[in-house]
Amino acid sequence: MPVKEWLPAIARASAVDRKLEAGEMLFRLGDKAAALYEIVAGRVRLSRVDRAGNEIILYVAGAGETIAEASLFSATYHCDAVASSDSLVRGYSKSAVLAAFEKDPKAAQAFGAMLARQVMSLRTRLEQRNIRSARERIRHYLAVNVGADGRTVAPAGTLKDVAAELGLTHEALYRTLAALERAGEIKRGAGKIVLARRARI
Amino acid sequence: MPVKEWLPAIARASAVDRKLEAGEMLFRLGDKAAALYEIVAGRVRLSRVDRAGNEIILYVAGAGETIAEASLFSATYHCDAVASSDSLVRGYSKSAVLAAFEKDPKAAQAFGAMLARQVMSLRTRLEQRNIRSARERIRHYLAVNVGADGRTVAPAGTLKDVAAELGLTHEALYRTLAALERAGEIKRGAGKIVLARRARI
DNA sequence: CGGCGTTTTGAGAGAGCTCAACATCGGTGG
DNA sequence: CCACCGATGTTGAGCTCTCTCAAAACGCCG
Repeated sequence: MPVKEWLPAIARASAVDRKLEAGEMLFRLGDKAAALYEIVAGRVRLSRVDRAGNEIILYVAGAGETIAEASLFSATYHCDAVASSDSLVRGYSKSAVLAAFEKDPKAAQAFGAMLARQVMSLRTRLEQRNIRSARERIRHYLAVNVGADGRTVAPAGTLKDVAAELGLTHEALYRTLAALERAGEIKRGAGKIVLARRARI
Repeated sequence: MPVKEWLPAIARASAVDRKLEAGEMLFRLGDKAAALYEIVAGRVRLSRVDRAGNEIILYVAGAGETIAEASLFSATYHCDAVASSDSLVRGYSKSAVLAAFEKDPKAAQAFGAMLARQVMSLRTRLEQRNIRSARERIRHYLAVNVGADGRTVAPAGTLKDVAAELGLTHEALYRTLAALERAGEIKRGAGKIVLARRARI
């Protein structure tokens, strides 16, 4: 959900871009929460360090994602943010965002709607991971992500990205897609997968 | 996150309890979105039916969870909700909730904060599922869920519930916990797990 | 053309799942 | 008070499936 769709222009005007080299820290646990960030390019991981000194990864955000939304409601950050690769992030000042929400309740509502949709989507992805079989997991993914025609799935990135989202190795995904195609369940085209119309089980 | 902590009393006054028998529908895709629901007891699954007639499960909500938050921002429901077991749900009228938010911006903010925290928590659980090894997954779970003392983990439900949250069979969880205890990494007590203080890797 | 990332297929091993049996605990009722 | 019952907790053994490691074809871009 692009920032543009839920954050009013007046708050987007506060945007500050920042380049991060791999390993560079964006913010630390305990720092004053000053902004939320959109990952423009690269990857940023959110983590905490346990008392034994191990880094516990809470999430790895990729391009297009937003992190530290909760910082709007907290005085300090609750984890570290470190660039996992060379990255470009765009920070939106917390005060500017909150001011925009105060001035324009519609904007606050759009923010709430974005979060609610994200909760839904994350819950679905979590449910997907409860499916152990690669074949069933992929079927679930296809069923959830069909387009308006109910038969075509057009993944955003590469199949490797899809494999990562599914929590499968890319080999397992390729193999299983090939098997599904052999079985006549799907057909594959350039950057898309078309489901065959037929019931199962 | 209990409803009480983010929904003002005036909106909670609109609550309507409803008993559902296993298999009974709470709402259907396309129905007018009239309320969001708290699961008081039992389990309710959110699902969609694909054109082949298969039920695609989007999420299974248990006691204490809230569903259909996004219905606040939508005219209709976007999936079906069916009781998976005999259940008790509490519906909060959408109009009452929205009215409360309009009257009291603090309440709207609390709602946003709750959603943002939930996104965080779901992202972490998703990240956890990227860890394939049962042992490492459990270590991650323990590290993320330590209490204030940094050493004690007190799961809410049974170990079977923990296994479900971790996406492991309960056998795998029992075995691995036993192995961790043998290895001296943890100690187990009544309803709690205590981490030994020591670095690893 | 050369290099890099994606896509694809192969073979083998290991980890967790499945099925099974049993122990334990809390509650229920005779 | 004890027997019974269901759910949780625990351990064993085998097997399947995915992961891992490897190699190669393919497509794209400089």
